[in-house]
Amino acid sequence: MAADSPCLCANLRRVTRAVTAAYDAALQPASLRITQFSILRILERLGPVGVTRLAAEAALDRSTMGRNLDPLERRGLVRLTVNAADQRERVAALTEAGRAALAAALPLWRAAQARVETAFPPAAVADLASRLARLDSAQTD
Amino acid sequence: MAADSPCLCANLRRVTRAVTAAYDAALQPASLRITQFSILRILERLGPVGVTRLAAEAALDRSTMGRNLDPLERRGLVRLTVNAADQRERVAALTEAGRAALAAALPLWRAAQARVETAFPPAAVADLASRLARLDSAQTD
DNA sequence: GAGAGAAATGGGTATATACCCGCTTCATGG
DNA sequence: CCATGAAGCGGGTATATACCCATTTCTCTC
Repeated sequence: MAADSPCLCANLRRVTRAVTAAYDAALQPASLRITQFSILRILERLGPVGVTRLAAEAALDRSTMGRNLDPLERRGLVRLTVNAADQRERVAALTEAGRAALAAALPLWRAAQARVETAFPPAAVADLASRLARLDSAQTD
Repeated sequence: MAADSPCLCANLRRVTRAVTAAYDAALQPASLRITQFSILRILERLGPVGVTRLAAEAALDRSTMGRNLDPLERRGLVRLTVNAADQRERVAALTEAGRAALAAALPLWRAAQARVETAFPPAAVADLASRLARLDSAQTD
């Protein structure tokens, strides 16, 4: 019997840890992590939005998104308010400080992106992302 | 100016979350997560080994590995003992229960691996992993 | 053999992630 | 208008991850 192939998941996790560390290091002058930067970017794109929608947009669990918003709110980069028209919903929105942090981080992010792209072909990663749907159908089988 | 390309890191993290969830779900009957399974596998391969070496093998931070061993030790799958020849070192070793858990999980892992490989070409992921060294040199630049 | 420095680790802190459960609030059928 | 169910959310719990700092132990040099 052939040896088991190396664990695809372990490989992927290892790569992701390294890449995350590279982006986090690059963003450190802006006091942001790549996860936080990503959330701010989604907020910039969508405008004020409920936590559930925000989580769906990031493909994160709702409760994860709720918790990830905590440090951003604490630092005043995001404001969370109750939707007057539907008191169940908490709406997240960029503050001015949030926009400023995003602007400060953008060149740092671009540099990290460029550097990482020299090691990992962006097309290869984009291709993996495009196959996510396929994974879902395999799971439902 | 062209629109910024999608964040390579965000894409990678998203894929990794989904793949991790798939493996975790598959391993659930064995009450193991893919991270824990991976550690047990390394221990099986290396035999008793210090935490620092174990962390290096998994490309994890030392303190992360120390904490990841906690649930495994609590469940009796791994035993941690002080190295008599060097009292600084704590040696991690598979227990019989650990070997049994690994054996029970192996077919579940194989099934997950096979399923995920239908969505993500293993060669593509292996290729990413093989480029990790290149990322390191880019960082040191 | 004693002191300087290195190595192994743990603990504190912070974030990231997801599950389940329960609470509040809304919408809808009768 | 009220009961029922659905939707949005927070909190509890557990794991995963990494940084920094302190402590213990070892090693090596003089």
